[in-house]
Amino acid sequence: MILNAEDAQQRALAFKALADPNRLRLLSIVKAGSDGGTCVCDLTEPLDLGQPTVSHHLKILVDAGLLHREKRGTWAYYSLVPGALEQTAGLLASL
Amino acid sequence: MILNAEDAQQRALAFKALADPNRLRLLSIVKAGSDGGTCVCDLTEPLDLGQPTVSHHLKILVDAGLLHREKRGTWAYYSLVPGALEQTAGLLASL
DNA sequence: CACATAGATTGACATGCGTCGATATGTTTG
DNA sequence: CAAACATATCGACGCATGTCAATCTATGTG
Repeated sequence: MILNAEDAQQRALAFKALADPNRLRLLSIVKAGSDGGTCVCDLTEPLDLGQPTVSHHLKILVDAGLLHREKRGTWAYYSLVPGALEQTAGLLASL
Repeated sequence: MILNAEDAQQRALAFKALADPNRLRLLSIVKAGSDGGTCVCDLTEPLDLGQPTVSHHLKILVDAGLLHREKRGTWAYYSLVPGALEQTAGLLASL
């Protein structure tokens, strides 16, 4: 059965979120970080990007369901949504 | 270990190729087709796109190493590169 | 309350990308 | 060779996207 237009559109959104090198690096850093999450301040420096740009990329990853955002006090902690990467990988197998 | 800039760039290229609904549908149609490959004429109609646009998308998929192109006579037959989708899916697990 | 700090949002700009029409290339047929 | 056909390439257009500087929001601290 071939993919219909709506399903294709939705899956493309997931891959669009992964289609940027800096977002892949963000995911990598968050994945390597502690379970409590990684704060934005620890993400800005290694990527050599401005803070607004990092916030922008993080928002895209949260909207795509890949990252979870939790605010504690002044800081925002980002963590991987469990299983989200595996689920996205599964989208390829079921093409 | 966090992803370095070059690796991130290269992986992003793979996901960029998947980040378009019409390209996902092309992959789906080719996957569902016969082993001998699917010709462009069979790809243009179901996507409701012009022939140059389909050729353009196919080129991107070939450049990404996902599709193989074989010309037989006047027709060009496209087929999935064995294991390519699985390998791309694997890029996510190793972030 | 005044101020500092972390992060998000906005607006602007340049670049990239999907699409199309027109054209070029190459192959088959008469 | 000429005509028809399948596919690729080119040029242009509009829209999406990544980035930054400036600003806003909210939380803490004197």
